[in-house]
Amino acid sequence: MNKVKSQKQASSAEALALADRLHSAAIHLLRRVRRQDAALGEGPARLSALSVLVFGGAKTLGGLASAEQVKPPTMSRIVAGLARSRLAAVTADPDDARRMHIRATAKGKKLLLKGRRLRVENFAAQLGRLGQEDLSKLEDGVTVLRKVLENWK
Amino acid sequence: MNKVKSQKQASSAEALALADRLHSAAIHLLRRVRRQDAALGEGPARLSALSVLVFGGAKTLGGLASAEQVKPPTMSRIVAGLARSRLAAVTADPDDARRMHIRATAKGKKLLLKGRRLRVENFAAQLGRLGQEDLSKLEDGVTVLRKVLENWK
DNA sequence: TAAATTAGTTAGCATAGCTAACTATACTTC
DNA sequence: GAAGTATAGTTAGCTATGCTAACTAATTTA
Repeated sequence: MNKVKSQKQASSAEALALADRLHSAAIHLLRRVRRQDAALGEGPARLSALSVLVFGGAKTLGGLASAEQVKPPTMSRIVAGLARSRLAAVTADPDDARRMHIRATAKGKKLLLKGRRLRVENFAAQLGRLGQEDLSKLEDGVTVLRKVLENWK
Repeated sequence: MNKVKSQKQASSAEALALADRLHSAAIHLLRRVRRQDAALGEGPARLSALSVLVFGGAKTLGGLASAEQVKPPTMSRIVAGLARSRLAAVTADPDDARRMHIRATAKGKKLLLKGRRLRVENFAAQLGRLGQEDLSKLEDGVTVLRKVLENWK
């Protein structure tokens, strides 16, 4: 093995193993969190979309679909569900009748904050058991991950 | 603010924000990865279960359900799908006729390795664009996350 | 104004999660 | 050893979420 030459190659093998572990961890994390979220009466896709609306402001359906990386028909149904539960409100765009404005309602904001509260009592409580050092490592790791996701074309 | 007294309290607030960001990152990561996995012709739940069988050896249905944190009926259907595609083989337990032994077939192992190969060409390629420093941060973060998931009662 | 593009919906399919209720086997207790 | 209990999985039926193909309606472009 050529240690010098493998400088770049090593990252690739490293990246493969890391991708595996990260993928698996993400799957299992979401399965855990889903249980708490179930208490809110809405599924993960709706809560995620609602979160975009609450923290990112009003969006069109297409904008929301692209922010959430799903296809328009999928987002169409998610929005319909949010609207039915009065968590989001849909209004027409005055300039372009094809477009819709989707925004979180007060009820939607409230529900999302309740979800955060529930989550802190569960998932975040697990994190709270970590030492400062581990917490920092996790912080740094998430920051890197978010950067990767942003730059992913 | 009392810096000393807030040692524990600070982690809680920090943990809430971190939990949010981690949750969101996990959702979006899985949506990205799902696209590559779609090329394999099997969904994420099946691939995840198959991965447990390949890397963890044969399991009973209940063991697999508990490893994957889903209920038995859900795993029952996942295993049925894997068996139908000949990715897993199911045999009876000679000592207890209620139990089943589920193991990955050669085809299943091959598919999983193909999945890894596809993944490295996509997700891991994104990671490969990171510098060594970011890569290490991500490594450390994932290690901490896995520890959290393991200790989650 | 006709054609092309864009925004969103509808229909229909598959996967994946759940609970409730069931079958079949194994274990316990009298 | 028969009766009752516990355990392993399945079946049925619901909801949610993902997709593609094909559609309607509105806007833009040629």
